Amino acid sequence: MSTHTPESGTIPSMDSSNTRRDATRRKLFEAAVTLIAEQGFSSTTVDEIAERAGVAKGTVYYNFASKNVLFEELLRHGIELLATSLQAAADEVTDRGGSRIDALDAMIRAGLDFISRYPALTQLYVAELWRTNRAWQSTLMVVRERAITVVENVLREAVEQEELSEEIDIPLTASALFGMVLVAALDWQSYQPDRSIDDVHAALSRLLQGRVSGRSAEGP
Amino acid sequence: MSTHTPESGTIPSMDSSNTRRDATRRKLFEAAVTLIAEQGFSSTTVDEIAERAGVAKGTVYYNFASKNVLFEELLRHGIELLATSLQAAADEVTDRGGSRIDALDAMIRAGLDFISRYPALTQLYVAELWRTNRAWQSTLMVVRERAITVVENVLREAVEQEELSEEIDIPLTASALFGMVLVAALDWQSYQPDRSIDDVHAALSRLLQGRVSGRSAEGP
DNA sequence: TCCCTTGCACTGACTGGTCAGTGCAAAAAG
DNA sequence: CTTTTTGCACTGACCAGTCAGTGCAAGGGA
Repeated sequence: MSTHTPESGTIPSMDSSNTRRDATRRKLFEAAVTLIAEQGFSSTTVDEIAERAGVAKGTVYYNFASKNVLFEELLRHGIELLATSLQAAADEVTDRGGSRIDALDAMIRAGLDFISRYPALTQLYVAELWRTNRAWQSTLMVVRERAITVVENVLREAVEQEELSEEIDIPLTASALFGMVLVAALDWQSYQPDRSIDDVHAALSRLLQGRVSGRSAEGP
Repeated sequence: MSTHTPESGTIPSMDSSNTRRDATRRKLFEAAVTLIAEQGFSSTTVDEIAERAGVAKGTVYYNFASKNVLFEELLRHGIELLATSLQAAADEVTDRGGSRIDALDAMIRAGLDFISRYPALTQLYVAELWRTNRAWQSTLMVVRERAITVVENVLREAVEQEELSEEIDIPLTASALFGMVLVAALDWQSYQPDRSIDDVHAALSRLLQGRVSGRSAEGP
């Protein structure tokens, strides 16, 4: 059991000392993440963010140096959460002797959990992650690295344990897995929100485990 | 052999009567697609687009009713190209008696080709496709539908031909495949642009065909 | 041959509005 | 008393969209 509390379900708490200031910052994060996910960074105004957070505009600038800085901190904060959650899922499986393949499967589940819990945050990453020439480009590089590395590590261990062929291309496979879960989950949220997470997870597992092509399940 | 000419390699020609006006519109598309991919829609100004296209601002409004309309036409134009190219790849394989699995593989290749030829266009779709509350939402729904349907059809035929398990979830698998190719390709372009397309294609094929997990090649 | 007209495509200065960020005095909170 | 928040007026840069006017090629009349 981890120590983090889910709070309101929109954006999680920080390392969370309980000062008044932190509460304000959290409210601002919550407001910003949904607005920016919907409208994009540039068409979201600071006045809107302040209003949705129930705070005066001056307060935004008392807490963050600029709109850009607010956004960067949001990005960093969010990715830390995802990486931690993926890592925890993988560790939990391997610690009790599960295979690396099982760990991968657990990470897929953790990814789906994350996306369904913080859809706005996810949309926001997708929208920004492959852009170039933006102020927070370098922040995003770090952020991406942090998440992908977790997946790559498990893949690498799996190859070492001979659970996976040593022919696989680790970085590329990690990206592909990431994309598979990401896009499937976003489509799920946008177009079939009624389906259960187990359902979606099962479909992705099947695809990954190669039970899709070849009808191999019918063999003896 | 199709009749379309690749033009400059940034954005393809339309059905293209060769009037002066069409040439201008094409220049504007080219300029807009790269700028918007880099900076996003809202932070790209009409002045920038005009300048990069080498025309006056008024010309933009002579050719398009508004900045929004310019963008919508860009989206529609681009997706038509992708859908056509995927369909052509699939047809080409099945017409000469290849399996549906081979057709899927050909579509992956076509997807990679497309993304490497029009990276800016691709970035732009990714950034906008899962946003809500935007002016061109309905356009995007249509656009998405158009591309995903092509993949779903091949999957459905594959199930009918008993090349794929009837247990698979067709819409979700289509999304997942789409995402796999998309994210892998974007990462390839952004972070390892030197790798050959064959290399990337091979890695994705391996993942899809289930040759990744289980080391099945070693079995007795 | 020259001049005038017509209409299409394009031009770029200008307008009206928007928005990030500031400054400050006074009120809450702790 | 210090830290944080409020409310609000203000500035200056920036930007979508407008519009009166230019350039130019084709036609037609004399």
